[in-house]
Amino acid sequence: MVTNAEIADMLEEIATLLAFDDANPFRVRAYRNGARTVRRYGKTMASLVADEADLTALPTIGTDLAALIQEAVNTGHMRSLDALRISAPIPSLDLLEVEGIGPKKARALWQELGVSTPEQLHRAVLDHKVRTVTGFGPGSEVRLAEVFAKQTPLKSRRYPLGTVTPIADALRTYLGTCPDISRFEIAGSFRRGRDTVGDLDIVAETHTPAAAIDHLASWSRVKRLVLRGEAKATFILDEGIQMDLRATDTEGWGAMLQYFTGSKPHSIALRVRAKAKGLKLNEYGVWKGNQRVAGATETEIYDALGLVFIPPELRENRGEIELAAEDKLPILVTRQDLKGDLHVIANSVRDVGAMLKAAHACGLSYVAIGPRIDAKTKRKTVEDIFRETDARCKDIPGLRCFRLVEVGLTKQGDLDASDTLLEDADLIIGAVRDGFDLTKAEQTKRLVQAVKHPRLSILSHPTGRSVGEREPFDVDMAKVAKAAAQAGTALELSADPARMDLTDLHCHTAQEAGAQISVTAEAIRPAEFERLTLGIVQARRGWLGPSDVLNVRGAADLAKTFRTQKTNKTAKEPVHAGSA
DNA sequence: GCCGTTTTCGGCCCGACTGTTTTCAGTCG
Ligand SMILES: Nc1nc2c(ncn2[C@H]2C[C@H](O)[C@@H](COP(=O)(O)OP(=O)(O)OP(=O)(O)O)O2)c(=O)[nH]1
Ligand SMILES: [Mg+2]
Ligand SMILES: [Mg+2]
Repeated sequence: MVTNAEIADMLEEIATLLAFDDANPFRVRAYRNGARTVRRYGKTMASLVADEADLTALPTIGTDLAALIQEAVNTGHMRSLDALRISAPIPSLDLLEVEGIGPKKARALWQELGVSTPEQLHRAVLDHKVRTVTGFGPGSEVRLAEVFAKQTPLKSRRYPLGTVTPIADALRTYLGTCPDISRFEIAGSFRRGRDTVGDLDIVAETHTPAAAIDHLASWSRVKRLVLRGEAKATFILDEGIQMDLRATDTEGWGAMLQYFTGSKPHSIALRVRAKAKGLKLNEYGVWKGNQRVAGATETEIYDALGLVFIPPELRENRGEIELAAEDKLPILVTRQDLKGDLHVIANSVRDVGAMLKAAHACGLSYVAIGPRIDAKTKRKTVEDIFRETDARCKDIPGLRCFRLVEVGLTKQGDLDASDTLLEDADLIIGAVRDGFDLTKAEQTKRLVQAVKHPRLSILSHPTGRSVGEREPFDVDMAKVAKAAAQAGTALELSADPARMDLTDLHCHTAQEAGAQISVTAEAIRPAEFERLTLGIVQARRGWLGPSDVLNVRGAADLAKTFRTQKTNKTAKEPVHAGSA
């Protein structure tokens, strides 16, 4: 079955190949926009086609793209893409991944040097052959030599938030020491809360842009200065991550922050809207003629366009602008709304005390804490952890503790543990730990079965994601979420930066199906409660409000839910545990 | 190729930096 990502890749490739033919650039963009829509759509194109849904109802999809999507779903490929590949002026698109190489230069390199891969280009640079090629010269050859010598990342390279956050923290500390910079913000996809980022985009307020750029250039972690001008600079950090800087004055701070936060489609939509109002929006402000009518704050910018402030997490041009015009944006959940964390790991009695203290110190008023269990786990281990939990919890006034066990799932969707280990738990979390390669139908059946289990309170890692290693597997999330909503089982969003599932998109799907989401740090060490904020940001990207999140509710309320599941449901339905 | 708070045709966001350019194309944010 062809996935949305695969269809998006095909449309993207058509766009790239059309760009070589000097096609109408707006036509190229139409394919890119279509690719983006398909990639970030909550339902699969395959399911839409199966339901005979009207694909042209999707934004940026018209009759042509709809036909291509349909063809891809039905046949697995697009004939017009195959044709474009055959007639393509270059044999490979790999060169386009090199910084500074676009369609024109890639074509010239192939036609005049027979170079079509980054490795061949590197060789040609070392042999000083590139300077003779049309559009190149001695200067650009030196630049390319630098690109290869300093191992500049490929353009499509992205980094998990977990690897970027420590760098961002160090950067904030460093920028804080700069006398020339009075205010700064990390913008771009980082500020929008994406779980992977392509680079770090910095807005810095300064009277002296050159001094600010100098200061950043002399940061110990800067490996290479890619470019610098009067208004901006680009650097490569030691880790290979790119960092873009835009300097601004106080009057234009809000406009620059809006521009650099994006997203690009969001900004383009704002600019179109400005135009329709007889205004112009750029990174310096909102303009009426040559008069600046807004610029100092983002709120001012949005207001000038007839919009209420839009939280960065929503700025993806997915309907937020239309809602902002009506002042009908959803109220999003915040970190302060969270009253507890329902998935705290303690695999031995030693861990319990410190974890409870840390949770309490983070302002949480309850936790569910306990071990991850499997076939080897002894009953005594679980009992000891529960006893320790009860004892330690009494010492912390204002903290309530639920006894938790996390169990794996069988491929059929039963709990993969013996009943005796589960007996004393207040709540049971079922975690998808394996079976990642099941077909979509099998996986959907498995998870629907799991959420219906009378003793299961939360389904953890519902898409098996491992950031940078394993993409979320294909599953009919709408169906799983609907079953979860009916059964009163929550789906989990783990803020472990290595996991980050549910994704923002799946959160939205789950919300629409009426399911509750449990946002957890999935902490196994005391310091890890801090990452709850990452989970909240992702939940906000999924448009979740306080009422969508399970652990916004109070402990007493939840205790009832858990107990109900334990008594009533087990009384009515057989327990499926231990049938692996 | 897509689309409509003037539009079903004629637009489509706007600007910075670099190198080779002899007036601006290419690439990128
Ligand atoms: N108006 C406008 N703004 C752009 C354009 N390209 C980029 N930007 C703005 C919006 C982006 O969010 C911001 C930073 O650019 P990036 O390429 O770093 O993108 P972003 O951070 O959104 O995603 P990333 O994770 O870095 O790939 O600059 C453009 O073509 N037009
Ligand atoms: Mg970025
Ligand atoms: Mg950037």
